[in-house]
Formats: sequence, structure tokens, C-alpha cells
Amino acid sequence: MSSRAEQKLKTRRALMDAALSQLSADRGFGSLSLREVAREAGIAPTSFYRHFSELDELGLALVDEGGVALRQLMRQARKRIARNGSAISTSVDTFMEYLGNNANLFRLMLRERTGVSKPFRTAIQAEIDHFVTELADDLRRIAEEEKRPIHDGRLVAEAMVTLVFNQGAEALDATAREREILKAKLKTELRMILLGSQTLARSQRS
Amino acid sequence: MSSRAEQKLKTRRALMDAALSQLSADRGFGSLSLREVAREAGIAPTSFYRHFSELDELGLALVDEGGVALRQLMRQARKRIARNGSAISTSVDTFMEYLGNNANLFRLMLRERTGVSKPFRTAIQAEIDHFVTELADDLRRIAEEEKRPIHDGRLVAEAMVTLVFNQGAEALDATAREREILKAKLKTELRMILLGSQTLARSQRS
DNA sequence: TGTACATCAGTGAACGCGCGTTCACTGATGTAC
DNA sequence: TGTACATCAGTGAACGCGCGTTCACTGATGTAC
Repeated sequence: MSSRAEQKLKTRRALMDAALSQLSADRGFGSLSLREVAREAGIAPTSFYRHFSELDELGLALVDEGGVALRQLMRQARKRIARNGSAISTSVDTFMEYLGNNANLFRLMLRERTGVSKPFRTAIQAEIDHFVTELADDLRRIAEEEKRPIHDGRLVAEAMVTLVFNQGAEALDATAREREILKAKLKTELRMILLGSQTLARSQRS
Repeated sequence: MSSRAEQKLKTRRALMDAALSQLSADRGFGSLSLREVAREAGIAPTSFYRHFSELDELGLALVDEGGVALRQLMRQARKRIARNGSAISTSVDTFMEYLGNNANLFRLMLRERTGVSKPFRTAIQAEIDHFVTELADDLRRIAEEEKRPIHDGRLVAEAMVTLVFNQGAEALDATAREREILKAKLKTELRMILLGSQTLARSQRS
């Protein structure tokens, strides 16, 4: 690649990193300004337009990266489960670990999922739907292997993801100690859903 | 009350209603401006300060009203359960009905619960905690009456409230048809948690 | 009941500020021959 | 390899805008006597 194109990519990355670095418990994407992001990235406000047509376009590029992170997360969790066995516990641990390593990216996803911008909501929902679908497949596969059928794997996966994401949002700003408590709670909740789903499946077998 | 004081209360109400009326799927409280709210309420921007010291103070007054709505909701649900029996189904129906009747108030609560302003998050979390505590009490009472003990009533209540609020947020902008589907899904999810909690309680009795 | 004074919700002008966006530009990098 | 021209990421000045907040004010309502 030409050095001019390389430089352009670097600046683009600097802009995205600048935006990410401004996110926190008290700053949502919606409160960022184009001038602020450009300033943080070390370029003139007008140069922003060489990379994105508006600030939201940068945000959606970040959501894409969040989707990549989610898929990595799932791959990682599968690998660990294969080695270690306990699906729920391993998944929760993996999720929380990823959360810590990509705090501001997850912050963006978690908040804008129910946020004010339709394009954001739609893009994030698509990523989560994909995540739910894969989780549902895994749940059904495991249920079959263990001969413990579950009721409505998709619905189980949705409920689990809802709980995981909500606790994830809380965990982001928690201390290490609080985070351990959240993890334990979350594991119990997921176990309850799984057990309940197995009970329902049993009560409905014909 | 003096007519001057009455008039002041009316204006205050007009300001709060103006703010509420601007909220929607695409407008969060954070995107409102003081001037806009004053305009909508039909007063000069400067007059706003006769009622609130800043826009957030108005928002917190609205959160208080949301808390009142939540408590009414719970009272209503209890009355109906006593008459009708099915706790989960009746509660979900009652919740969804309230949601429809106080759409923008719930929108505010649901969104700012994970929003950008710490005072908002704290105030809303306090209302929800209160709600969770009462639900946990109810769950334990019912479990005792039915001789079907549950594991960790507080945790069960938290998980249920998380699911109810998340589906509630979705339901706000759903069609009547979609809302029925959401209600059915939600009821199944809550039943799974309850069943799982009972299973856990059984497996842990000494 | 009438009068003189106090209170205070609502006002309009004015301020400085950061914003998004436009424009014509510069000068280093890339390309054609 | 050298030269002439094209491309284009980054620039700085300038714009109009809505914002939050201040200030001194007005005039209706309330109160004391």
C-alpha cells in the first residue's frame, strides 16, 4: 500500500481511538462533538470529513469493531468450553474478561443498543441477534449431547444474553470485588434459566 | 392555596409535561434543551429558573413520578393476582398495560437507568431496588403458601425485573401484535426462572 | 373597606461559547512519459 | 533517471446557529394596617 494510503488509515484509526477514549460511564457517544474528536486525534476539524461524512459514521464503524469483538469472544468461549467442560461458568468468565479488555467498545455497544439513534440500534441489534443465534445452536447441541432436552433454545439464548449484557453493563464500572459477585450471581441466574428450560421440556414431552 | 401559588404549580406541570412530550424512541432526555422545553411550555427561557435550577432537576422530578407509577403498578398487580391467581401472567399483563399508559415516563426511566447522568442512574436504581425488594417478598410469600420453596428470592426477583424492563423497552415501540408476542415470550422466560429456582432449592435442601 | 407597600412569576435584551459546515488553499506524494 | 502534471489529506478563516445564563424590569397578586 502506498504510504499516503497508509497515513490515511492511521489518521482514521486515530479518530476512532480518540472517540473511544472519550467514552466513559459519564460520557455517551451522543455527547461527543466532531471538533472534540478531531482535537483529540490531533487534526483540524475540517480534516475529519476526509474520513467520515459525519460523526455517526465513525460511530457505526466502531459498532462494526464491536461485532468483531463479540465473534472473537464466542470463538474463545467455545475453545475453553471444549477444554474445560462447564459451559455456563466458562462463558461468563470469558465474557467478563473480554469486557475488561475492550471496556469502551462494549460500553458503546451496551449503551447505544437502547440509545437514541436508530442506525446504531439496528446495527447493534444485528450483532446481538447473530450472537444469540450462535448461542442457541450451542445450547441445543449441548442439550442433545447430554440428553437433557431444553424448551425453546432461541428463547433461552435471548434471556441469557439479556441478563449477561445487563450485568455486563454494571460490571464495567464495578471494582474487582464487585465484579466477582456479579459473576457469581450471573452464573446462578443462567443456571436457573437452563434448569427451568429443561423442566419445561420434560413437562411437555408427548 | 393562593392563586399565585396555584399558577406556579400549573407552570411547573406544564414544564414537566413539555419535557415528557418531547421524549420518544429517537429523543432522549439528554438531547432536550432548556430553551426548547420552555418554548414548548409556553414561557420565556428565563422563567424556567423560577421552577428549577437546571434541566436535570426537572428530569429528576420526572423520575420521582416514575417511582410513583412503579408503586401504583405493583399495588395494582397484587390486587389482580389476589383475584385471579396466576402471578406471572397477571404481573406481565399489568406491567405492559401500565407501560402503554405512561409511555414517555417509562421511556425516561428505562433509558436513563443506564444513561449518562449519575444522579439519574442513582435515583432510578433506587426506585428499581425498591421494586425488586417488594417482588422478592411476594415471591417468597407465594413460595411458602404453595409449599414450593425457591432458591435466593432476591436474585430471582432481580433477574425477573431485568427481563421485564428490557422487554418493556422493546414493547414501547412495538405494534400491538408484536407486543402480544413479547408478552408471551416474557411469561415463558419468567416461568423458566421460577422453575429453575425451585429446582435449585430442591437440589440444595439438606 | 381602602390604601400603601412587599412579593415574586414571568419578561426581553444581551452576552459569550462551542458547534457543524463551507471554502479556497497548500504542499507532499504518486504517476505518466 | 528526470520532469511535468495530477491527486488529495490536511489546513485556517469564516459563517450562522442555538445554547445556557445574567440582568434589571414589570405588573399582578398578596398582606398589613
